[in-house]
Amino acid sequence: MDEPNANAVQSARLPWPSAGRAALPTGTPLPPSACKSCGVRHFCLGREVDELAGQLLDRIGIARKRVHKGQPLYHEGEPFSFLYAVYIGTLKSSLSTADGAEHVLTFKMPGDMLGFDGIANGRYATTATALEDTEACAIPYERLMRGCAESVALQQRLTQLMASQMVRDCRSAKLISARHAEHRVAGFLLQHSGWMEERGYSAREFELRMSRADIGSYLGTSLETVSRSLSLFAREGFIKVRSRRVEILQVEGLREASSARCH
Amino acid sequence: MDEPNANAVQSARLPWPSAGRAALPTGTPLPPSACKSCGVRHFCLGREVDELAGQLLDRIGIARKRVHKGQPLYHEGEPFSFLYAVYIGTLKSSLSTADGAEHVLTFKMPGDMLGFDGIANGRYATTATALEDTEACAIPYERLMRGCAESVALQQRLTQLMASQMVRDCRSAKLISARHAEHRVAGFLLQHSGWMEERGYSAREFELRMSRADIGSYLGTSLETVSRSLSLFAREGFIKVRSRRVEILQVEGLREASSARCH
DNA sequence: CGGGCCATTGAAGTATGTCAAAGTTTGTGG
DNA sequence: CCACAAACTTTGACATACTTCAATGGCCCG
Repeated sequence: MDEPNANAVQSARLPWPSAGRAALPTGTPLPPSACKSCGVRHFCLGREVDELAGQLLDRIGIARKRVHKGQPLYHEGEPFSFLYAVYIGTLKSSLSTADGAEHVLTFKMPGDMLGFDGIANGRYATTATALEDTEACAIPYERLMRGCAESVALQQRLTQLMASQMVRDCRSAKLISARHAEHRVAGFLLQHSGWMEERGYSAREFELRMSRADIGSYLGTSLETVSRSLSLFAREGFIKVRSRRVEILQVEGLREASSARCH
Repeated sequence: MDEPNANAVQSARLPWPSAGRAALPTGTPLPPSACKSCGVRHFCLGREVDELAGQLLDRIGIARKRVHKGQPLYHEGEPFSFLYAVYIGTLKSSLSTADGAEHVLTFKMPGDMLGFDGIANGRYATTATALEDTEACAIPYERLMRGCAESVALQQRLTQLMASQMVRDCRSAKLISARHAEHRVAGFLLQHSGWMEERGYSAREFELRMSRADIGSYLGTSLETVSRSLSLFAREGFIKVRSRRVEILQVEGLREASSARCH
């Protein structure tokens, strides 16, 4: 492991020793107080934490890591050391199936945290792959835990973030279990639109970063069915599609399509 | 919620005041050290925690709550105060859908913890309903947090439990996204068999506590398809089914059926 | 400019949802 | 403890939705 970051990152206060290998992440160390003014802190650890927790975030030694499109941020089975927070870009998290294929579990956008699954057994249970050139903050877990031991606020924020992810996973599970593929695709568009809006982008018009195959895998249907559903919604005038560019024309139409119990 | 965070350091050993309403659960209080010798502690908070954490568990004021078959343990939208740990029995957790129906998200068995989703917004995001007469330990969250502030071991155990649930949710999501209902039903049987085995019951023969409709909702298919798949597996000699009683005769058959890419 | 990846669309056979009815099990009250 | 009602399960039939295979065309990157 390379270690030259150590001096730069650790601030004035009692620096923690970087115990063992990989205690500090590789990549560009964050400048002090970076979390406090981060554009996506609202979704991340840095939200509304008190003075102490803010200082701890600086001492933890978070580093920004770049991942090129198609490259993994971490891989299923790999030893777990870091949680990640997406700073810019998009990733998919996936699980490999018995027959060697890949199953997409979820998509991660700026502000989302990922890697929690690694806490359970000390190894990542999933693979995270960049869907476009992406930057993520690597948060060394051991050191984060030491910070949590010193700050109740930080600890509670972490717990709350994990719980928030669980809530979103619940919604996702509901979406995926819709009976008809058409409902799932409509639901996916609405979900994505909501994610964009939460992050300050347009809810009406956006570029999907994932392939039809990824969407199909996520929704438990074939890529052809995804494509056909999109074409159908376009024909009905609910959306406009051109490859990955989507424009929503009638949210209500999609909403009905996502839950219609019709015939 | 009620009381501004009474900042840690409540000079150890004495019982915490029960701040505000509902700080302590109703139900039968656990005797001291109950967690330490609990039959399902391996899955729960009480596993391998140190002496201090053990004492904290006693001070937190956990109470055993009984829920009759069909009754809710908590309900979507209800204010969150307690995490629960299943002591005996089975529950389903569900989300209500736009059209007033119910979507089953997961099943909870002895040792499983539930209610984490309430941490995110201070309200439960799901409903938990007993599938048979059930007993669960109600863990007051505010007080648990105070315990976590005093014991890093307890805090880390909680974090690990949440992470474990996330890992299981991932597997569940993969199962639910299988293309063919038959794969999903086979996967469900294997999953259930595994859950039984983990808990020391027979992996080969068990009684399902949930209805075909619940299974269908969970798997995103109709109850008729669940029934037909089970009948099919029985005809192929993989299992024996009589109403909710299931005996597994050929695990390998099921395993193939759960992931077969055949025609 | 060409090659590879991705998206769209068609056709055909299969899987699944829905409706319907009959058979079981479970729970309740006499 | 029995009888009856309600809830649940199984099975059939049919229309529809979906997967798969296949072919075509568009788009992006080097």
